[in-house]
Amino acid sequence: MSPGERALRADAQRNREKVLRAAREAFAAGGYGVPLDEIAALAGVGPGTVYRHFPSKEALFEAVVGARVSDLIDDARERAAAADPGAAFFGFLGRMGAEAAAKRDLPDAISVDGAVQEALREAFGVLLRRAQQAGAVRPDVTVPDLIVLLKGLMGSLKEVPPGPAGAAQRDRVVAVVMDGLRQPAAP
Amino acid sequence: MSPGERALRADAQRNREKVLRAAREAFAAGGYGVPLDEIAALAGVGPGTVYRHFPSKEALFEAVVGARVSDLIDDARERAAAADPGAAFFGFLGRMGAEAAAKRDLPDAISVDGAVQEALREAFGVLLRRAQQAGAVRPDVTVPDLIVLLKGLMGSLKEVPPGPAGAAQRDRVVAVVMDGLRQPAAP
DNA sequence: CTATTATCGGAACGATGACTCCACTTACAC
DNA sequence: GTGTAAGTGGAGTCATCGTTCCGATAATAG
Repeated sequence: MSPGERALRADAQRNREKVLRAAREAFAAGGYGVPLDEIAALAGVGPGTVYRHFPSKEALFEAVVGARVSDLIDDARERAAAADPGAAFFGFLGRMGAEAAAKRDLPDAISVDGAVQEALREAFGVLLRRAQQAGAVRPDVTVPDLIVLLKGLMGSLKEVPPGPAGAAQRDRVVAVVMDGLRQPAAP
Repeated sequence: MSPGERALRADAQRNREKVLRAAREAFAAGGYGVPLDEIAALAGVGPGTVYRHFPSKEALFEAVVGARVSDLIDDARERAAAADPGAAFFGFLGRMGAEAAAKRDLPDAISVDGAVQEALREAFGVLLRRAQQAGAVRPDVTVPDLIVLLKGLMGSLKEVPPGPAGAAQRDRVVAVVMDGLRQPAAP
């Protein structure tokens, strides 16, 4: 524990975790838009309790989504160490697509600017640069381009219905974007 | 005039057009999200007056955006009649991208389902089928795929800053998606 | 000019949702 | 056990927005 902060009371600790669990679930299912009162109800606490632990809804969102994005970034670093830069880049993109299909909060997470987005941007930078140097990705795209592309792609992926038909459609749409990112053959 | 509807009073007619002009401007600048009161203020009328002419905000939006989409559809039909199906398809896509960059209401218009979306879907269907038969577009994509792709693309294009840097970024992003839609060389 | 009635403006309503306040409860130190 | 301060919950506040209501206004017919 840091010396500046006294330890949390046992029940407070428990509630904090109930809130985080509920928020994780609710944000994943409905994105940033879910009402905070709903999260509180799902956690079995009052809204006031949520605010005792997080100063704002946005802070709660960042706390929830920060963990998920950290995982993604670890994944990106791992892939970056692998042999084939092209496979690393596109593999990571595929992971993001799959993630976005399952959890509705990821697109909103990318849109919020803050430490989260900065970290993701950097992780993408490494992957992209290496893939471009290896000739696997067209050289003109930049990291901001990728962010724009992903924001849009993941935003609309949110609305593809679940089930096998939806999954097939998702795969096609992701494939289109990926192919567009590859080095184009000279016309 | 239809026999069932008596003629509008002169001032009412004038106000109706003021509202439409203001709505066109406001929706284009801010998308569907702009408050109706703001539109009314911009038109120089009260909110009540807006509701005298349109039963709901959504109806007003459809009235405004219907005209724009009609233009797009005419364009699509024209292009469909041209010689080169591939050029027709990608030219239309480019037009939509340019349109979306300038007017923020187009992405919202695609998202609203109704007659507008149906018409656009059909126009796209013709263009897409011909381009696929000509081998200019990969054969696996469907019209719903295109809609998803465009929704996302236009949605994030909304947030690209204006100015030459933004325009260049827009062009790159659109180029990526277009290239992804082309017939891929056999691996 | 006057009566009629469509139209107008904007205050008011109802819903929603983030956030605050405070009387009550309860964990923990002693 | 008891005192006390941390913690709680949920009613209440404030702001936003779509929508409705109605007394005032003014266009039009006769």
